[in-house]
Amino acid sequence: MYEKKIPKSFECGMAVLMEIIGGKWKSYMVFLIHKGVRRPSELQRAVPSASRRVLNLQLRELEFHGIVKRVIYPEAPPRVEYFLTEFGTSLMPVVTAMDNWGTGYLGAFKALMEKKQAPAPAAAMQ
Amino acid sequence: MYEKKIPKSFECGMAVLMEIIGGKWKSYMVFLIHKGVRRPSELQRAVPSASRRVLNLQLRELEFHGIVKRVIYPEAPPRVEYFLTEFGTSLMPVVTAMDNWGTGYLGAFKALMEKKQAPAPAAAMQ
DNA sequence: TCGGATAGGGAAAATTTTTTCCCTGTGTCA
DNA sequence: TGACACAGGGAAAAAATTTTCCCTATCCGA
Repeated sequence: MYEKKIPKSFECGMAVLMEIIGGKWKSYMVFLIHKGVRRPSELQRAVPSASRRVLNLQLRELEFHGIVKRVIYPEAPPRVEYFLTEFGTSLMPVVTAMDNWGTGYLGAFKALMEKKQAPAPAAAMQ
Repeated sequence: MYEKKIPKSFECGMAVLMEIIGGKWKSYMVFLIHKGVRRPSELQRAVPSASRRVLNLQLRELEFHGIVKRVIYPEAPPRVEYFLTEFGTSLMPVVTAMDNWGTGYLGAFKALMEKKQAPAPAAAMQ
């Protein structure tokens, strides 16, 4: 993948979880696969802002950790599907809790971001 | 902080949560502060592998998002303490769920990591 | 036969995050 | 007075992650 120069320490579970679903699009893909989006091309269309390359890389990492299973159908135009493993499914409550919390904060968060973007609104108007 | 060139999209709650506690040490600091480790120097001693600089930066971001409150005591040698806000406390169940899941996987995870480190054990022995 | 869909890898560039190094101050203890 | 504790910032380097670009191969339909 890439040889790390700074060794990571995995003393707390957080660090482990982050290693597994901390990638930019990983948790979203776990979501999508759970929802039934299985084929690589479908996933790519579902996350158009992600580069095709990284989706592949991160799917492979999820597979490496046993979160998803990659099934190759020996068909004419090659077909591949990803499925959550039982282990991967055990992640769903966690991922769902994370998403719910984030969604709850979403409104305030966006307001905060806009305030950050426009730091001096007083003089800007009229 | 740093001007991003690639705009982030926060359509799903996951992305929001990641923005807030996705930093390398952020979730751990939320933990520690919740446990009662309050002062910057204490936090730095608790996470010696993190650079002092990043801990400060990430604490400020947590403060910016309203997760922690920074209290400065106007004392002789300056003293600062961080506290979880009520909002920050609402993160605890999520962070705890994340940590628990990761801890449950820890054993298998370490085994996997070691296997990755030593890819060809057969020829190496004797 | 050409174009597009399928699936994917390699290399290098760009971007983002984290670290390292050096700097400011005040106060306490020896 | 010198060393160390406290708290922290700026700049640049290093590290890590993600994107971009180009490549292979097969099959289907026009």
